[in-house]
Amino acid sequence: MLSERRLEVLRAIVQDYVGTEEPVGSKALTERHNLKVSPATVRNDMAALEEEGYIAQPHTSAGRIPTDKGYRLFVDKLAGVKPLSSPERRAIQNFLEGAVDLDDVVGRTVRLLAQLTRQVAVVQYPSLTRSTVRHVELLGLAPARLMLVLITDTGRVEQRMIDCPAPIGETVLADLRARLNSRVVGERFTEVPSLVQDLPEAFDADDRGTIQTVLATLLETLVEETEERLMIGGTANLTRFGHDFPLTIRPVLEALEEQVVLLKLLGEAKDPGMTVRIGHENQHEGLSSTSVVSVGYGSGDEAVAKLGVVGPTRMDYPGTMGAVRAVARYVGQILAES
Amino acid sequence: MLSERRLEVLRAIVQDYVGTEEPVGSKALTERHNLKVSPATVRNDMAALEEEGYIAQPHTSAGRIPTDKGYRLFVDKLAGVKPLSSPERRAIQNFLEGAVDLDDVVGRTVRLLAQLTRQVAVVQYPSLTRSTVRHVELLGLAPARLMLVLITDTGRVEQRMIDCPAPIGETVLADLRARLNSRVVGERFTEVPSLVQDLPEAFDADDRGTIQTVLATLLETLVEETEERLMIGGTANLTRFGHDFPLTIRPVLEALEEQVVLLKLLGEAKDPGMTVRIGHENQHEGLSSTSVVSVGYGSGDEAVAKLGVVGPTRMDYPGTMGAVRAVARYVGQILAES
DNA sequence: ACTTGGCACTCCGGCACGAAGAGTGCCAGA
DNA sequence: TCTGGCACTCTTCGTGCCGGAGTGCCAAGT
Repeated sequence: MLSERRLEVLRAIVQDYVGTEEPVGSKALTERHNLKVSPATVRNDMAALEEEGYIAQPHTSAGRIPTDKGYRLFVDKLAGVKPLSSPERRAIQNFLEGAVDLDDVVGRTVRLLAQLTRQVAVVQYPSLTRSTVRHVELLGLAPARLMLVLITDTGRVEQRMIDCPAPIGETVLADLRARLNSRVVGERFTEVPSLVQDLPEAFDADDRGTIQTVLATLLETLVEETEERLMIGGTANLTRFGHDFPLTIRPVLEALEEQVVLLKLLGEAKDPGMTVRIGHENQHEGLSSTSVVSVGYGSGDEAVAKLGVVGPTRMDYPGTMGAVRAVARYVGQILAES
Repeated sequence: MLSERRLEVLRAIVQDYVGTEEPVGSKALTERHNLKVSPATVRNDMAALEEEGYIAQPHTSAGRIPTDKGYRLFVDKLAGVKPLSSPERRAIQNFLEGAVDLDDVVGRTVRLLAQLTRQVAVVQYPSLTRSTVRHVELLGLAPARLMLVLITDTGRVEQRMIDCPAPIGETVLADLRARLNSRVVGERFTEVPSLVQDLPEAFDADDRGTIQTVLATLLETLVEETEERLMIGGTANLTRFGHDFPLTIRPVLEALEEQVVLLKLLGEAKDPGMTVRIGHENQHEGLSSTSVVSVGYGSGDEAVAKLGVVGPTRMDYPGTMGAVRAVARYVGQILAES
């Protein structure tokens, strides 16, 4: 077990390194933080911390830098979440309240988060797995051609064209529309399949083929919509990554272009609260020198999607976590209002 | 006027510099291209070209590199558009044909273009200014709440909620829907306002308020939709920009995040055919060391939107232009089919 | 009037060398 | 267990030097 002071030394190292981006030595530490011990003592502590794998030296006789394990300990035990100042909070709220539709909310959120954290922001569109159906509409565009429109409680609208196997009458269509809505409105997506399963039985055999097609399309839309989309922003902040950085930035940009990777990244974080993935804790190889801070957000009590930032492992964790948490909270509010 | 051989020298310089990224000297030139003159002669030509501002030296007694003006001449007079190989063409077609909807078409196009040119690709969604209305639908969701759905011939669907000043009957709604469609279907967006102007007169005074609201929303949707969206990809290719590049890449990433900038960039190119903007020809400051190759594409004879790539001024113009043109052509075909 | 070879000059890039600085490990003493 | 001191290690700069590549110009050749 590490003594209290050693933890304090680790904290100081992390803080200094985050600030200066340079390996930090024993002397500088005792000066900048008022540890009440001499450099020599700190050196002993550092040796112990290095032994345990919390810090490392880039080369012999250089200062120490935290390892992934060191950051992990820092985040778990040594650092809190730094709350935002109230002007910041007000700015967030004002900025988000100007949004006119869902796309706009997500767009503003991603810009806000990027600006606040000065890192790359990733915002997932509200997922539909937890969403409910607000309305289903069927339109006859032509005798054997329908349009299906699905409206969700998160404000998203999806539409699909349907080519029917046989023409369908207006009255039948109206009947179908009414029955469909009475069954599924207000229900969760996951419930819909079982709720509409026996619907064709209420209709003439002639129309069943068409109705099957319509239902199939509806279910398909629900499934497809669950494949979440996301928006990213603030990639210009990658240039602040490090001095070496063509090599660093490249794989990150590549990873960011692959939505699949990002979705997995956000999705893997099982904790309903905030999750911090540090360096190699990220599965994706290109992100092994980055950390991901993510959190769920939602309109009600449940999270409907996630948002987060991607930055260098050497980041200001308390500040970033504070910003991420605050933004998530306000976005949730905005979504609940609309 | 520059002699034939001097133009040849300029072409050789551009080609070599694009290949090697290093200033090119007289000796190397005579070796790699079989100019039938000695290095000394080439030196004289180079001095003349430099005098005219087509090439420059980074420092005294280094090789020459082309200036923006030099690239301009190269593109205008010295280089053609390099057609793609037929395997490439086939690959493009196959890749694009797999697309299932408009988003997918644009997404695939952007990835394709980025891969083909190894640069940053920008694809504008098909614009609606030239588009026509395929269908307008009105749904009564609640007594005083409607949904307007607009379907365009490019396959885009937009919807808006409408809160009516007064409840509206089903029959009136059906009447409105029918009249609206008979007037605007097949018409261009720009024509719609004048076509629906006198529509309220055909209805009872009680309903006119609501109908005005509906029409206003429709027109608003048309206008808003004309604000084009776009998709970008291949930002990881920015890492191949140059050795210096934190300074180069930063403003480019920033510019790419501002859709407004990009839209202006694409929009400014008035030429219906291919446009090449070289270095400082771009208005935006951050892009002064990049070139933009853009071209319109469309489903029929008319361009409905643009696509292009952003890369270093030192790029393979013939190849890039060939790829951009080919992709635009195939996307046009795909759009026409759907 | 061009073209060519020769020559002197310039400048960048790489390398070795040395000095300075920062940091470490370890040891002996408090 | 902490502290001060000391020797050692490594990186980082700055300097000086050299080779190579390229230029400009001039005088001679076609």
